[in-house]
Amino acid sequence: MAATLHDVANLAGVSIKTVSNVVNDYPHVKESTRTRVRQAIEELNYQPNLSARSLRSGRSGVIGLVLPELSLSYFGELADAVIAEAEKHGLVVLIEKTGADRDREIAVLTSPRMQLTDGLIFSPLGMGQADARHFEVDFPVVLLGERIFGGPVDHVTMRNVEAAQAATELLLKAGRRRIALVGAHVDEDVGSAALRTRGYEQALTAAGIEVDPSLVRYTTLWHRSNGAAAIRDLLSDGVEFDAVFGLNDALALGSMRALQEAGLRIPDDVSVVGFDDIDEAQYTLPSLSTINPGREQIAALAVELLLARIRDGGGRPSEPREVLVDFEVVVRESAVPAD
Amino acid sequence: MAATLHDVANLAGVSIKTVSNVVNDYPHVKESTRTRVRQAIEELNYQPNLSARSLRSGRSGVIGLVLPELSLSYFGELADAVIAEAEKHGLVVLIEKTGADRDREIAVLTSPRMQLTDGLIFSPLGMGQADARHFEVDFPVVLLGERIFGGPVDHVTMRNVEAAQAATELLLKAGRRRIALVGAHVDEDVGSAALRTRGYEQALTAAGIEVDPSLVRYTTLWHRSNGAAAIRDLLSDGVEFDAVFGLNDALALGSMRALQEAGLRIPDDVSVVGFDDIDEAQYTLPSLSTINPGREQIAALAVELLLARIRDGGGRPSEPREVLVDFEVVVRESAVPAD
DNA sequence: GTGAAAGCGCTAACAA
DNA sequence: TTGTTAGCGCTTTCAC
Repeated sequence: MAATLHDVANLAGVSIKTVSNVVNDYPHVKESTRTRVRQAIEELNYQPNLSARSLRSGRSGVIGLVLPELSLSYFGELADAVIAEAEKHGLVVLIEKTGADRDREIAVLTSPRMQLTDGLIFSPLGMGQADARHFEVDFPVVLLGERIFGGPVDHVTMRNVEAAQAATELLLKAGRRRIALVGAHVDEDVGSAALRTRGYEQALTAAGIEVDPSLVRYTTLWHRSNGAAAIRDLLSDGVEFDAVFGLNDALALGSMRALQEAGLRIPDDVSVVGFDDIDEAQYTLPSLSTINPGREQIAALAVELLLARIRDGGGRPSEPREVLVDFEVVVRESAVPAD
Repeated sequence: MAATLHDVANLAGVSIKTVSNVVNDYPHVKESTRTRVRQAIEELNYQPNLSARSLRSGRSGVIGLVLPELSLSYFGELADAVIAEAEKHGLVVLIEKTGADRDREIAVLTSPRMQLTDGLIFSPLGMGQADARHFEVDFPVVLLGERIFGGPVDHVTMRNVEAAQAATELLLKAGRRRIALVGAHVDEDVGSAALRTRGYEQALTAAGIEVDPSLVRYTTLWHRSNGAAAIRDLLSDGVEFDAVFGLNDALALGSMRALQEAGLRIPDDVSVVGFDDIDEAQYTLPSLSTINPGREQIAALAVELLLARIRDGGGRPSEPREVLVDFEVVVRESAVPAD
């Protein structure tokens, strides 16, 4: 059986409280007592029982990370970043996946499954602006993504509009004028799709180009297959185009595949830009020009904000914070400025 | 403040034990009492405190999953499968990543960080056969992968040798004779690399082809970049070859990129086969022929075995089980049988 | 600087 | 069928 505080106290000939003080690095302990206790801990290979500590203190040292799906590269890489960041703070990460399903996302917020976390980093893909009230919960939450703004919790998000605008401008600088957009969503005014579409439109408008609806292709999901299908449709519709902006890298990569199948050369015939800068984007042929949306920074900020909320637990919560992260245009082979 | 068993008991006018019985679906409770308690639970929005339950019962309902890295597609997809499987059993998953570092892998087994898990599913990439003793711990562990055999814990693994043999045979059936192997490891006799290399050799030998050492290329990591680099070396060494077997899909995909850069056509000039069947393999150009190693089944078995060990907690542990999972050859465009 | 004792919310003997 | 009670191992007042 594992040793308890009591055992250590007995062996060291002190009270249980003193041991607790040593374990928690309490300052007011005589040096000689401290070493004696340390020895006893060593000897018994004592390890604090986290359940007991958590019951007593109300903290578990576990944070929850709620994501659509780990096998989507973007989220896999985000999870890695969050775990690494959490570890720096001595926290451990419990991951729940929702499959981008709104009901499941809401369920996570109310179910007892995440009870033993001290707080949640939450990346919804099914919930929308109208669901903001679901975040009025009595534990700390940091919201990620661009589906809900002005909610009652801290929010870390990327500069979608500006970044999409920059991506589109890269294609314009490559001398392209007929830029297809792959991955738009019907009737949405929030969410990555809507914001990035807005950036695309702004860039075109600023360049004096009218947005041609036949170039805007809609997909429900953002997987490779959807990108490939969108391009096949575009081609079979006989729409002329000289560039593709995929609203994420998977769409862009799927698009590349379909373009190449059709015998089109990238970037000679068609330039392609993606969004996310997943690892894979470096190793395709041609390599994919894309937007690095600041994933690492998002993870770091999310953990820090959450930790701050957890620490302040007691007091009246301060205003929710909205934090924007810097992005970067990554120029590779699939789209290069003409100059 | 959250409601406790006491509050519910008071409201329902019963004892705390009765409430506990209802919450835990204990059979011997009068129907009328049960409904009364249910109402009280509803009214107070009572949710059991998991820390307390865990302290008392010794179970947390959390299982740990220890992986090298979530951003490697194979592990991202494995994590998804484990989480889905765990959920079926009402369990939640805590993920720790080791970065394939031996010391960190060993640390996870001893540190208190995973204390509040009921058991671990462990996928090492740094530890080797000699580290088997580190698994002699007093909590349930299910080992994944092919680095440690005959250890003191249950083990779920794929048929690496047979699957690699089948992959190589696919290339032979495509009429290839000069098959390059990408991703071998120096001086290893366990681990995916060694086992898959053995399958490759067996297939060649069975076909009466001698293994040409100049066709066997070594890489430390199994990322896309390593595959690409290996092929560039192969080409600059002037070694003739008509097929590539990448020991995982990332290597195969990186290889494809380098081959295409060099103006070689796939599968016309060079056939390529990978291993893992990650999602991406369907959407590259050409799509990648590969081995599906039974990831879903591995996840399901791992969770089941772990759960069984957790349940038997008390008794003397039975012999560790070694479970092999079925694989499947997935023929796509990059390598097709000649007939 | 150290000790005694209460109790976090729950489960599980045992009693009734 | 239901109630009483004793802790699980820890943190935390409050004394000393």
